Amino acid sequence: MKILFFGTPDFAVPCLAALLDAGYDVVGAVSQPDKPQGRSMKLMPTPVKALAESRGVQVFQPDRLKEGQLQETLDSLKPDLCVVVAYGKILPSYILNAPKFGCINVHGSLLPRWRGAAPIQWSVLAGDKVTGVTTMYMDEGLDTGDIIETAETEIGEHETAGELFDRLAAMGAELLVHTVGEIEKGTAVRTPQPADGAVYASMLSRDMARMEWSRSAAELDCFVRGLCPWPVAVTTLCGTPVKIYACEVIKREGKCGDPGRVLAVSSEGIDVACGEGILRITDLQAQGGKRMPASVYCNGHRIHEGTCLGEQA
RNA sequence: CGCGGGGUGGAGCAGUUGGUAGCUCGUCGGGCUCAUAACCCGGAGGCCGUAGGUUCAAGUCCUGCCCCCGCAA
Repeated sequence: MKILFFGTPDFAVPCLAALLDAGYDVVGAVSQPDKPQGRSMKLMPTPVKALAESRGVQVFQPDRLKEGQLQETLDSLKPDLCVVVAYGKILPSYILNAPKFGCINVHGSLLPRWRGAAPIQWSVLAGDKVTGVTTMYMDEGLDTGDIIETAETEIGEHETAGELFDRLAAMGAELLVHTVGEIEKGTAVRTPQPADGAVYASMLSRDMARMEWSRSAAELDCFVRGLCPWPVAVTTLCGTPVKIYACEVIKREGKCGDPGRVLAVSSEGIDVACGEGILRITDLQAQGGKRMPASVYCNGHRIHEGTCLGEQA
C-alpha cells in the first residue's frame, strides 16, 4: 500500500508517525510551504516536514494545487491512497480521484459537528461534553465526505483546547492506522454524514479573544479553555491587557455584582463577578511578563476588591 | 538587522529631576489564639542581566552583548 501523506501542523505529526511505524510505504509527504516563524522571523520547516525529513520521506511543498502542480508527483509516485490530516488547503478533484483507494481524512471532531478549521477549539468553546475523531473519504466539499470510522472521548471538565488537541492527535493516529487497515482488507464502510447537526468551526482569531464579563461564568470558563493555548482569552486589568490562561467556576448561578467586578482576592486567585455566577482567575499573564498564578501576580500588583475588569483605561 | 515591552533579595513588583535600595509574598526565629492561607514582633537574604563609557556620585544617563516576553505566524 503506497500512501501519499498530506499534512502541516503538529496535529498531523502523530498520524504520519503512526503510518510509518505501522510499516506502510509512505512515498511522500506534502506540506505547506515553510513560513517565517518565531521571534526572528526565520523560515521554519512545518512539523510534518520536519518529521518526514527525519524519517527519510520525500517532502513536497507546492504553493498551489489548483493548476495541476501535483500532477507530476502523482504520476511518478502512483500512490494507492492519499491520507490528509490538517493540510490546510482544499484538494482539487484531480488529486481526489488519482489514487485507487481515494483520499481519506482525519478530522478532530465527530462529524458533521464542527466541520472546518478549528473543530477541537470549538468543541471546547461550545461546552461539548463529548467529542472525538473521524476518518472519512474526502469529497470536494469542506469536511463533507462519507464517514469511515469514529472514536469518541469525553472532554474533561478542566481540559483546555491544547490538552484535548494532544489527546485527539494521538487518537486520530490510532484510528487512522485502523482505518487504513480496513481499506486494505476491503472491509471499510462508508456512511454518509447525517444532514442534521452540521456546524462549522471557523478559524480562531485574536480579535475574538476579548472576555465579555456579561456572559455567564460557565460560558467564560469554556471560553478560556477553548482559546488556550491560542489565541488566549484577554481582558483588561487596571487598564492594561492581561491574558487569562486558567480559571474555575466558583459559583454557577446568580448575579453577584456588576459583571467584571473583583469580589475577592486570595491566594487561590481573583474572584470576578460575571453576568451569571463567579469566575476565579487562577493563571494569567501581563504584558511583557510571563504566565503565572494569579496569587503570584497579586504580590506585585495590588488588586483591590471593586476593581472592574474589561474596562478600557 | 521585522516591530515593541522587560531583566532589582527565593517569587511578583516599585524605585520620582542621578545622591543610604523599598513593597507584597515566601523563608527563619519568637509571641498570641481552641483554631487558621489569621494576627503581632524580630531576623536573614541584593556585585540592581552582563561588559564598557559619562560623572564627585549610576538601579537611574550612553553604547555593545546575553536572556525573557508580546506582536507577527
